[in-house]
Amino acid sequence: MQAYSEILRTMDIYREIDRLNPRQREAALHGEGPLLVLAGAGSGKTRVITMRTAYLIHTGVPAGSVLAVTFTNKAAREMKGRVQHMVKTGNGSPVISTFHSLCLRILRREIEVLGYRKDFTIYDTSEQVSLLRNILSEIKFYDKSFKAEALLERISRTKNSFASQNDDADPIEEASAMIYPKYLDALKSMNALDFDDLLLLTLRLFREYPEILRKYRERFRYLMVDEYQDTNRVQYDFIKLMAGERRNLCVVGDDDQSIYGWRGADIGNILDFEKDFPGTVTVRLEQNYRSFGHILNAANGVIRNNARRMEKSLWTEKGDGPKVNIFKAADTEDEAEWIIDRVSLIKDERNIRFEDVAIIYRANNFSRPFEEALRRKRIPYSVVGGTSYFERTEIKDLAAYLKIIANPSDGLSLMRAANVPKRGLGATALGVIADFARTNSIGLLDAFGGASGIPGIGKKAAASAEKFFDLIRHYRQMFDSGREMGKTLEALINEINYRDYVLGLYKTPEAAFGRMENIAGFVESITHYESTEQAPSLQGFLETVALTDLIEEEEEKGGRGVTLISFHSSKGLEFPVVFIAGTEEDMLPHKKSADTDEGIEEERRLFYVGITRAMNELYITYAQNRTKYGKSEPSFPSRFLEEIPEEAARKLDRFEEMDPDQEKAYVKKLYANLMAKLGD
DNA sequence: GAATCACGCATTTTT
DNA sequence: TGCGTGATTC
Repeated sequence: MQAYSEILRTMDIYREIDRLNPRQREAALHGEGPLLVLAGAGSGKTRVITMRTAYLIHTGVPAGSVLAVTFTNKAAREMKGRVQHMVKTGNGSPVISTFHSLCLRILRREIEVLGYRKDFTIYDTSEQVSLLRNILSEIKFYDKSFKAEALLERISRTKNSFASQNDDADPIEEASAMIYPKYLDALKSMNALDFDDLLLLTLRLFREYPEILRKYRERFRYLMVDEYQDTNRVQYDFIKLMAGERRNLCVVGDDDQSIYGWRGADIGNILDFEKDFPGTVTVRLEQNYRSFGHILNAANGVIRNNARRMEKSLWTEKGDGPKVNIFKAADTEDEAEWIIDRVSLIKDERNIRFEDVAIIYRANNFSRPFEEALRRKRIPYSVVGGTSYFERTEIKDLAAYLKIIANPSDGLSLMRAANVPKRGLGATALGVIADFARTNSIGLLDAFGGASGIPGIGKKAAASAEKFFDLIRHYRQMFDSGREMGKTLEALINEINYRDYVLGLYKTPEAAFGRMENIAGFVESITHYESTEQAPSLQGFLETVALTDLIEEEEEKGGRGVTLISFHSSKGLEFPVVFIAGTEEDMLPHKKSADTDEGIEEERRLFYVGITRAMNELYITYAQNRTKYGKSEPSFPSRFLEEIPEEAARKLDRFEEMDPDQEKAYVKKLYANLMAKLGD
């Protein structure tokens, strides 16, 4: 029985390999040594990585010695799903993981040699910001021209690129040089790591402890890295170390889609790969399975103008298809209305769903005119992106409790939890406790425990602090011993009257409804976690919270209607019909990126990414006047528009180039819309 | 501690 | 223009 299914799988593999195109096959069958797969947009790269993994294992490589690293959970999930189909599980399975969770796993095992405890906490961006704010106010850094976010960006860049701290006399630079060490100390003392630390400390571990590095090199003999063009300096060093002498390293990526330079991604990593790893086999995946020819010609024509890139050119067997449509709108509203009219027109004519349509723009605040127009026409839509989701106060509050329970050194979470709900511990009392803890070098939580012995603290506050200490200690035991984390969390929520507290924050119970849902959702997610994990732990749950977006799944399911999305967020997605809006100078290229050639080239890549999202139809629009900050100003077509080959595009006017039937339908539609508007 | 106001700022965001 | 922040006020 088992043998039979194995034969089937074997056949599956060969059948699948047979279905690859020659380039894909070359990549999938590559054995030892460095391999660079330059995977153009829509060229089936995930298929290739999956096939290569399956094939390696098929040829006798132990599954567990294959490591594939991605940037996003989504990519890892997808790859896992596909590999599971191809590979017999049981003899271990390949490790497919994001950079961050891989490093986290390593650090959980090894971090003690670096002077951290294993129960370290992970701070997300908002916690990093709070920490920085605390530091700023502590050292009485009253220059309000320094925003914590700006500092954080600088600090993160320093961490990720090993940039030296004070090259120039830029004021942010100076502030950063001053605050950076304090920030590092604070993290360390709280036994906490930020996102960057996960990678950085793993790298340090490998550098300083060769025997640990050796262990992981032995463990992972075949490495694959997805989206290699997005790696930063730290990730590059990490990969290089892991690959070691063996150099069984396969990197997959597309330099033309490198759009995260501003976050530290170094396009040089992929451009110099062949130099860094002599003997590299380079495979170009240029056949595109997504778009029609004219769309690809437009994309090729644009990206050709970049100097720093690996030569390649997308092609298809699908035929030319319709030309790329370029439309000049009068102003911001006109653009939005024209696009939305077009959406309903196309929907009726082509029998497509709203889900098949995306509107892509440079900056998130561009979604607004489209949202308004869509609402007017009662067309369903969903906006992708924006960072606001992460900031759900209720989840942060409850997570702070869990964090201080899991890691008693986590002073930041302690301070947050101590105040929510209010329990008579104001800024003064907390300050006194914190000072006391610091001067006597005892833990902050312990200082809470002995609050009544602290000079200068009120009786009530002291009692409250000690009660809080007991609460944390109690739940630490509960979470430690008990299996039932969901119930324990529920008990905690009840004990601190958290729901009442949140209810009290809003005028009406209706207004608080969403908040209640968040709380319920959080409890549900911990329950779900403990029921799916083999060895659930509070720490493990907190990792999930930190490293994966809890909302991800509902969002994917809930995302209905027309998609409104930024260029950046659109990478990796595809839509039958794509509108690219606001193709104007100062927006694309954005004026803040237009000073340098590097900046311009990254903007051009953005445009390229946008164009290559389209499968069947692509519309590119620009407006002659754009409303910015309430004022309408003349706007000019983007320089990138001229780079689209003339044969691949056509200029579209409202009625021109439509056949009479279409025009009739269009007018009918306009009429219907007018009626709908009157009906409002 | 809550409500109010004035001010400044406004690109992109995988973990 | 419109939002979030920080200061001011009761």
